[in-house]
Amino acid sequence: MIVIDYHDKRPIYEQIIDRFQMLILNGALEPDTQLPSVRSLAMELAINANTIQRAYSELERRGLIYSVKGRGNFVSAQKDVVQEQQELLLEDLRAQLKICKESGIKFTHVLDCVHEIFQEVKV
Amino acid sequence: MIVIDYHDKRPIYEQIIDRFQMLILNGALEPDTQLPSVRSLAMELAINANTIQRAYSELERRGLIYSVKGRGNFVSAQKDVVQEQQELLLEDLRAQLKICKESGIKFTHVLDCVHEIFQEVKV
DNA sequence: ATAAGTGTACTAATACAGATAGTACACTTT
DNA sequence: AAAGTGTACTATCTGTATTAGTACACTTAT
Repeated sequence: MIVIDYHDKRPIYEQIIDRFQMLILNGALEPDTQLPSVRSLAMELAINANTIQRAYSELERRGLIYSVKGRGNFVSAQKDVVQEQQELLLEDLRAQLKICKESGIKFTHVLDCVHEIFQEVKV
Repeated sequence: MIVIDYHDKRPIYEQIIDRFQMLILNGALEPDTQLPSVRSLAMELAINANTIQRAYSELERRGLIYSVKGRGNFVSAQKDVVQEQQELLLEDLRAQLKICKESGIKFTHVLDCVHEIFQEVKV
């Protein structure tokens, strides 16, 4: 479910955050699903438990999961939270689009990218 | 021409790189235009000359500028280099688009963003 | 020829963030 | 009672960003 890419320059805890967020936002992890425990996931990934703890804390701060002492971490029952996080992702997309535009990239080239990724066939 | 944003978490040299690259890619800085000297720009921005040097080195590595000992740094006379760097920016865009897609964001929402940034009116 | 301005290459030192390691405590489940 | 869970805390190591200072080679202008 979770894989660490050591060629990725981003910190490990950030990779874990992003991966779980993705699984929650697209519905792969349904509300109240239990996440792997801090210690077991740390063991599985061969990293320190504090790193997992840090990732889970951030996911909880975003309202994507909730934690119960002694029991574990679980996916939140949300809806507005999902929309809120998706809107943040769209903000990042807008930033990148601005960079492309200000770097003289043509509108059509950007549009081609969008269609390429979303595999929508232009008729 | 160059402004440092200390609220930006990215390193200073990276901000300088991106800013100059943008000016070169969109044609604001024409080929053979002389860039500010390492020392003068460092003085102007109140930062260390090595930081400017690092930024210029990276820009030269990308083929966007060339340097002449004792004279200064100048914008490259290129064309394929510009396309190459723009393609790298489009790669970043694709990555962000994938994140959006895999996070369950609808195609139409993404398309709205693109039109919003590029101000192309949908008829 | 000299001085000033330029790029370039080092080394040393500081500061901060990411990550590890270890410990301890409170809680829940079995 | 034992095992598994979250949580909090401190200490330490490492890499990177940045500053600071120095030195050298080159070009331009005087």
